[in-house]
Amino acid sequence: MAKSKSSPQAPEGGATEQRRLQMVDIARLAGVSVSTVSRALNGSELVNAETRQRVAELARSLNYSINFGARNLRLQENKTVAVVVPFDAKSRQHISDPFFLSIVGSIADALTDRGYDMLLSRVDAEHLDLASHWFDSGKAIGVILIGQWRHHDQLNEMAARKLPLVVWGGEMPQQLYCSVGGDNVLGGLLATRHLLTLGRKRIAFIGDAQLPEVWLRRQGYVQALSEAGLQADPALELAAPFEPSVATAIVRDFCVAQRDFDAVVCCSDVLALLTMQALRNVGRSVPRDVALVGYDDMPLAAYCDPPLTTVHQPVAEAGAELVEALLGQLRGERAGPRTMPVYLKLRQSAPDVLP
Amino acid sequence: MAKSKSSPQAPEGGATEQRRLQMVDIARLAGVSVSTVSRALNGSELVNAETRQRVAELARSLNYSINFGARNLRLQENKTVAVVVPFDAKSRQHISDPFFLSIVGSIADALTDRGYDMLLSRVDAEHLDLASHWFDSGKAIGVILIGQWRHHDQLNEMAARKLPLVVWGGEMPQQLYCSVGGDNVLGGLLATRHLLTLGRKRIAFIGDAQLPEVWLRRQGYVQALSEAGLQADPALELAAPFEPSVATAIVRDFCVAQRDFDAVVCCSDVLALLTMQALRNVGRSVPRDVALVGYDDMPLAAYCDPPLTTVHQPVAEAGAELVEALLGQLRGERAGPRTMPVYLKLRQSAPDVLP
DNA sequence: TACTGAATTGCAATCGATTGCAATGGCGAC
DNA sequence: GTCGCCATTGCAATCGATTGCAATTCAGTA
Repeated sequence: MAKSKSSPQAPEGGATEQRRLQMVDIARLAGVSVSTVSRALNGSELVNAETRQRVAELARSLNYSINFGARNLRLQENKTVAVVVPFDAKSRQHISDPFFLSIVGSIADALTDRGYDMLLSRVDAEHLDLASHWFDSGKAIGVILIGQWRHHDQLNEMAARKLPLVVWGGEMPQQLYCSVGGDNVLGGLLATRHLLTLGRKRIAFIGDAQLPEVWLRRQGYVQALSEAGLQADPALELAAPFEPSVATAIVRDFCVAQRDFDAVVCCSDVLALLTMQALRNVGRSVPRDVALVGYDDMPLAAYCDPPLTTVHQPVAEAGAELVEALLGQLRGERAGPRTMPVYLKLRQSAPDVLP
Repeated sequence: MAKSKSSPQAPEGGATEQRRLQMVDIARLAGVSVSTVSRALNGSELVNAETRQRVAELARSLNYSINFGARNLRLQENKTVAVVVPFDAKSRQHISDPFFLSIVGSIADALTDRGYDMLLSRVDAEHLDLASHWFDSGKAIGVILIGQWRHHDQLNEMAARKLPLVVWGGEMPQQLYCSVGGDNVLGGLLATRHLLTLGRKRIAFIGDAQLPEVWLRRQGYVQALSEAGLQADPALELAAPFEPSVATAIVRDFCVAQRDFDAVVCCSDVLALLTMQALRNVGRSVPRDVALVGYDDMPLAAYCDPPLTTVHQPVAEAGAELVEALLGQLRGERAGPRTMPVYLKLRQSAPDVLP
């Protein structure tokens, strides 16, 4: 304790340690009370217009900025939202899929636009419920979670505890929490239908169907197949995670062992790139031998060779949608899950007409 | 005002609005004073071991978690670091380069490991000095800025104002602030030397030399050329920004207009991908007609066709290094700029031996 | 001159924690 | 029996802001 408060406007010779300017300093310099400064800076009608002006100018000239910690404590108010990205603790891999990072960027934009701050952190994908910590400790007014991963149950529990929560992901049966996501069934459907119209019949599906989003995409896949009178062949389904360092070997082995397919639906653009490379390694050409559709439509999808036909996800809009859903919840609205449209972006890996 | 504080352990029939549990509640339930609860939860030796245990268990069973706002206010302490990503306000493009997003992820890891929180935000690349807001307002104890962009001067000013600041980027002459970055001169040197050993003599350089990092890489480029008795040809230098949406047309036009080169050094992997595509479009093959080296070594570099030879940047270590530099500064250490090693990752776009 | 009311301004309580210091109570020693 | 010491515990001030209410000033009016 007993820290010597050197007056900040007259920094002493020795220590240059600058105590941050506070209201009491402005008050002293302006010759008024702290109350008046507070009111002046908040534009209250209660203070004389001339005084208000003078205080405001003094504060600006001194580069004063308010202590938000104190303000929030007093006002019981907080404009911080926690954005939590799950990571795989077992493989000790951090999320590197550009899609998740893009979503984070999009949320950052949306929050900034609305005057909120964003607290970014990660959480073990097996313990999504730890994300509630940010709310419990008062550091954030709500939580946005990127992806459902394998723990739908934990998310339901969190929602039941009345944690303000929005999750990027698909809408599942028996879901208590608010999710926002692309239309995954439609995405799987569009991708698969397109490959079918190209005349392909043996269509592989790459992605971990334990994840809700992938599970939904697979439904679209199955539906498209059945529309064409076909059945899903388990031998053509590959459970590969999104993480490239883990998926690489899995995809490579699959392409070596399994050659009885002429098209692939991949559940991310990164998986699609991996698959293209694996196919090249076994001497199969895209799209001639194998037509290929990715998912997400990341910028890189346009710049690989051949450019990727892929399901476009509304990343730019996603941030705003997630944030609105959370703020709506905080206003007391009962926000149901939201599903956003997706469309197929045609490029060369599965072109409109085969060459 | 005058909000009726319903006691939280006995939620009333009507509103389920749960007031957050606070120390005074624990105190009442445990039959002790708030002071004792505070000390108990902080493991102070001053409270009876049995009391301490009882209070701790009560708090845990009630799922109490402390209000950090109040705690920080009292302790004058804050464990939040602002991470700021500049964006281009003119083109209204947000940062989408995977490299910057990876760095953010890496910093998030490093901060979490050390028990710090991360406030993520963006700032107009023309007004980097606005990033000081996070410190001035007390929301963060320091700022990590991703990239220097064109405003070395603003950064110097910020450092002069004693803002705790660390910047990812290159070390420039007359630099007052603390930077952490890869060895850009070495990177440019290694990339160019390698292309020279392949026998290439007309080596293009793609990247915006107004950016300090690119400027340094260009120095390495020039140095390697002069080692080989060559001079940089301005006609082979292309000032392309990192943002793919802007760079695409620039690179395409260059590859159409300029055919008198047999190798390229690109200042990011994304630029390298763009360049590969532009070269394909004009019928030139990589690496046969044009050997190509990228920069960053993002995961996607390994999965394109041909896989990218590129300068590996130490992303995983970068986060820890940036955070340590900032914390060091806060401890009062005079931290100079740090330069981290880079190396050339050989792949097929500029292989060890030409096929 | 005394009173009324409006316009300003300041005092002091408050937000939820931490902590120096005082108060309490039990115990052994003289 | 009294004193003093130690182990616990609680009181109250504090962090930097906000705001209800009281206090002050001053002009206008009776």
